[in-house]
Amino acid sequence: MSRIRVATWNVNSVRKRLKLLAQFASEASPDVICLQEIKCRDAEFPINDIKAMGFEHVMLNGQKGYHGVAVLSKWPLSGRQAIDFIGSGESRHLAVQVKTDNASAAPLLLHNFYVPAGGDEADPEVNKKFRDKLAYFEALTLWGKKQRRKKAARVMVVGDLNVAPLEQDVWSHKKMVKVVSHTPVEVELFERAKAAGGWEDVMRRFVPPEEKLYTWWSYRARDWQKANRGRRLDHVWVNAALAPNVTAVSVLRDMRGWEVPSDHVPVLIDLED
DNA sequence: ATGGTGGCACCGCCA
Repeated sequence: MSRIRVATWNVNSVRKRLKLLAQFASEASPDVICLQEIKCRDAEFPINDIKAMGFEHVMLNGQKGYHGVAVLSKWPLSGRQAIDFIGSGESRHLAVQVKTDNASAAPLLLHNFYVPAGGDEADPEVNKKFRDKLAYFEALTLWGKKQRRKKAARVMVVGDLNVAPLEQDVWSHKKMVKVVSHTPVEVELFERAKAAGGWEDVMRRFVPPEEKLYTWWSYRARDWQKANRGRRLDHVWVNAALAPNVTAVSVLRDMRGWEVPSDHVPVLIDLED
């Protein structure tokens, strides 16, 4: 039995964030980091810098300039899988199995997602990006139904899902209800996908839904902290087999104020393995 | 009511 700490973070260019990543790794000591928006091809990934931070095991699903996801780990990784859920050709998913030192524990599977942001116009008729986003959640619903049958494995879904589902996941429900990320149609599909997989929204086990909780603050504010117009776009879902192992979840809000920040901050998940 | 910033592309696209 040992403790394992998993992190999920939309890094908004891994190459621009190397110093911040090193500082984060040193201060929070995650064993596994799921990154989104690495914004580079696999061949451009700064693998040596990452290894120097203590992450010997790296799996990538990169893409030139946009999107791209990666998993960095101190434990060996296997079972790499990268699904193109809507056939867009974009790198938005990467699944791995983490081989910890507890040989008798059920397999630990991580699914790292970067869901399409959806553009500005919340109308699938005129906005293809929004249409793609809705299609992505439809695909996650079908996929979730199959995942639900895998009762033997401990499964975690993490990443930037680009939806703030609850009223307290946005700074103003009233002002945000027509803004992409918090519209009823997105929230409905998000909740349907979550229910289909039988996933628990484990962030909200530790911070009740009545309390504000954000993981993202726009770059476009004069003072992000003062305005505090955040959204909870990053999520951690666990299946029933993994749920009892989760001992803590926390959002590293302070990192939004570090030098050269991402607009997202990491979420940490502590597990008893 | 509008535009505000940031990253990568390569001088527009995406968030």
